[in-house]
This record gives sequence, C-alpha cells and structure tokens, in this order.
Amino acid sequence: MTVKTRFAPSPTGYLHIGGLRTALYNYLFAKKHSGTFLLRIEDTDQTRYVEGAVESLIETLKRMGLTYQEGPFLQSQRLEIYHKYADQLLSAGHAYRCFCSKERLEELRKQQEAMKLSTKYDRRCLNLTKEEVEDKIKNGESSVIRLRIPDGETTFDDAIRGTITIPNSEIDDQVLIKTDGFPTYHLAVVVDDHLMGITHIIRGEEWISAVPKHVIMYQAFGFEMPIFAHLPHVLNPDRSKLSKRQGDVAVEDYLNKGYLPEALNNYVALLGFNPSGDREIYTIEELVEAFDLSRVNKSGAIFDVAKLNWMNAYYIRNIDINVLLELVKPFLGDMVIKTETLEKVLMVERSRATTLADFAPLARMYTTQQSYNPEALIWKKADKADASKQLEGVITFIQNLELSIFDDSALLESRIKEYIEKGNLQTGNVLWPMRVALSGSEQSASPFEIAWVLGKEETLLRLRNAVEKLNT
RNA sequence: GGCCCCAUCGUCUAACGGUUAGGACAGGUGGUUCUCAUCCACCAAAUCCGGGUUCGAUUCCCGGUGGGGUCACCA
Repeated sequence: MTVKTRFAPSPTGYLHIGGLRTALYNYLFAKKHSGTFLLRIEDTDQTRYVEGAVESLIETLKRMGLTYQEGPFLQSQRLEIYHKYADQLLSAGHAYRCFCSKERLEELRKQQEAMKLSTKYDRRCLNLTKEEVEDKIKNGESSVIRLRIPDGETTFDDAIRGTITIPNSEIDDQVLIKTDGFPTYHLAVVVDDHLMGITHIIRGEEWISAVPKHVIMYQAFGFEMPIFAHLPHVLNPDRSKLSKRQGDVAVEDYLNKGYLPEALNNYVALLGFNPSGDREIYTIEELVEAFDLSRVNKSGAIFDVAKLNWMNAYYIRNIDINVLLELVKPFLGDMVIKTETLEKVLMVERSRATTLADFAPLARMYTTQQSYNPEALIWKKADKADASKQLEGVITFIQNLELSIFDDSALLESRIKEYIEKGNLQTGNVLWPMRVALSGSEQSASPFEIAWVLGKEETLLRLRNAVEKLNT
C-alpha cells in the first residue's frame, strides 16, 4: 500500500498556524513513507467562499516548502461525482430525501433544546413513500438527501488516540446533498478520500465527532477504511483554540514579519510532536526522518511566540551567510547597500536579530550616520575632555594604519588593543567613545567590527564628526 | 446540557511500572566584556485530586475535578 495523505482546507481565508501544522504533518508523514501528499480545496459552501483564498493558501504552502504532488483538486468541480454516490446511497436505502423546510428544522431544534433533548432531525421524511417523494419533486418542492444512521454504535481507531466508540443515537441523519445541489463536507470528504486513494487522514481533532457518520458511509459504500489521526489543537495562551485577537495566526504574517520558513516549520512541528530526546533543532529532512504518528501528543499545545522568537534567532545566527543574505534583502526596502557591505553587516549583527525585519535598522546604521546625543560619547568613568582626547588619539592612530588592516576585523582589533596597551590607556576610555561615535548608539557591536564594516574612510569621518560634536 | 477527547515546571516537552522526574523557552544570578547581543556556568520551577492494582505508580484501572471539541442544508 502506497501512503497518500492530503491537506484539505476550505478557502475561507489564509493559511493559519494550525493549518500549517496539519499540512506539515501530512507532508512529513507522506515523505517519511515515500508516499504522496496532495492538496484538495473543500469549497462546497458557496456562501463562505473568500476571493483569493485559494491563491493565498497555495502561495503560502509554497513559501513554506510544503510541495504537493497532486492537486489542487476543487470539490466544486466534482459535483456530478457526489450526486452519483448520493444516488447510490439513496437506492440502497442508506439515505433518503427530506423535504423539511429550514424553518421547520429551526422550530424542531428549539423544541428539543427547550426539552433538553439532543438536537436531531426527527426523521419525518424517512417514511415517505416513493410516490409521495415523486409527487413532491413534481410539485417543485426542494429537498436534501440525508444519511440514514443505523441503530447501534460506531467504533473506529485513531492512530493518535486509540479506539473511540460513539453510540449511534448521538448521530444526526446528516444532510449529504444540500438544496443548492452541493454536497456537504461529509459526503464530499468520504467520496474524495476514497476516490483519491487517501490512506491516512491526518487533521484537527475538531473532526473526531464527525468520524462515526463517515464510518457509516464507508460501510454503506463498501469502501476500504483509511487510517484516521486526529491532531490536538494549537492554542492561544489562555488555552482556547488558536484565533485572531490574541496575536497573529496567519502564516504569511509571520513570514512577512521576518520569520524563516525553516524556523516556523521546526517550531510548529515540535508543537505536539517530539521524536524523543533533547534535540530542538531539526531540518525538514530530519523531521521527515523522525516523524512518527504514534509520537504525536494527545493534548493541545499553546503557541508560544517567545520560543518561536528564540528558534528564529537561532536560525538567523546559524544558517549559511549567503542564504541569510538573500532572505534579508526583501526586508531592506529601498535601502542602498552593497552586497559586500551587507554581508559584513550580517556577520556582525546576526546575533542581535530576532527576525529578518530587525536587520533594516541594524543595516541603516552602517549606510547612514545616525544622529545621537554627544553626551553619549562620554564613558561613565571619564569626562568630556577625556572623550575628546581619546578620540583624537584613535583618529591619529587609525590614519596611519595601512588600508589592508581594514580587511580583517580581528587584525584591526589586535592593532587597536596594542595601541591602547602601549599608550597605557584604559580600554573603556578609548573604546566606549569610539564605539558610540561609529554606531551612534550606546548599545552596539564592538568598535572593531563596526569599523571593519565601515572601512577606513567612513570610520575616520565618523570619528572626526564625534570630536566636532563634543567641541561645539 | 448530551456525547467525545485530553491532563508532567509559567510554556513546549522527555521519562519498557523502579530516575535526585531530564531537556528547551521564558524568568533570576554570576562569568566573559567598552556597551548590547551572543556564549558559558549556576538558581528557581511540575507529575490536577481521590481511590484502587502492585513489593513499587508520572506511567495501569475506576471515580472526581478542570480544560477542550462537537451537537448546521459551515468546513
């Protein structure tokens, strides 16, 4: 049996974090077993269709590197298929036509609620004779097709939760074909998963209670049962199901804010799954290798941005510098900066960035001298006169350095430290004003690193500038 | 409310029935240091409660409590 999984979102918005994890697990599982991962769009509710949602979903999946081998299939283009299968159920007596109006159904529900009964269709149309049904259709009455739930109970196995049993008395006679001729999710999902050869249905746990009616259909059709795996939810900090209001939930928002796809995948994969052991950082290939449904957790996991931040920063610090270079470019806007310089900036500043967006202000500091308060130039253990004197000294020393020294930040560092030592100077007295002069900030990388990025000319310019500021 | 699912540090999690209950993030302290970040070291922090089963339960069973999901011609 070849493994085949699917990600089947409805086109009602953007891919959100929970959806990403579902897609990721389906992807990982398929890859792990050398199987196929396909994309299907569940667009059977015309009223909920959102313009552009399909494109957005596909685009985000692509940016996240979750490539599918088949699809996208659109359920709205498979209507005849669903009708064929619904008719099959109808003629076998597993389904029946229902002419009840929405108003009556609403009324019925109210009554049942008032009497504290479970809200289910009362089967008024179940025993309509063939003639009655034909008459009503002839009279132009609209109808739906309902699944007839048999007596007894329904049991199924879940790869994550084990065996689950639900009494059939709890299951409603589900509408399979709506009055608009579209199938409901329940019919479409069963028919498509069978027709498309899906072997493993991996999706959110909100579907658990719907499985029994699906199982009843599988049995009625005589389809082979797939393996079910229901994932725990990704939660808000207050343990409710992850939603907007409590932070971003759209994957593209995170991408646009400068989170790396690799970090996002890594973080989300480990929300509810752990390969055992203390490791935290995994490439997508390593995740594929390690993935195992039996190691997926049963309980919901809170989406913790703090940990995602840590992981994203870790990726920024450790990925190949050339890869980082390309990732950062889109976040620089219209900034003019030579690639060579940008690369140096990244080498120096990557330990200070949490997201790719952080590099914009970090890089701007190098392309343009930032304004700052001259007071900042004064080292806490020194005074204005000393700051000025130390800067003058460094300027003189740097002026006489060969240009090639600036090719190597470590060499530059050792030369300047030599200068401090030989002159019997204090490091803080020299380095603090120098660093503030170069960065324009009290918090920055070391003066050697900054000088290395700026080059001799710009370094001297900023140092002289600082002296001028101090003396005016 | 009915039904279903779930339950280890604040958070993500590890632990064939036998561990000082481990790791990571966040938090705290200290080191490195001109500052910030990184890095390093250390500290604090959990088995929801009650019964069983067992020589021994985080682990198995039952009950309670708590949380979540679902009860549409939405997915």
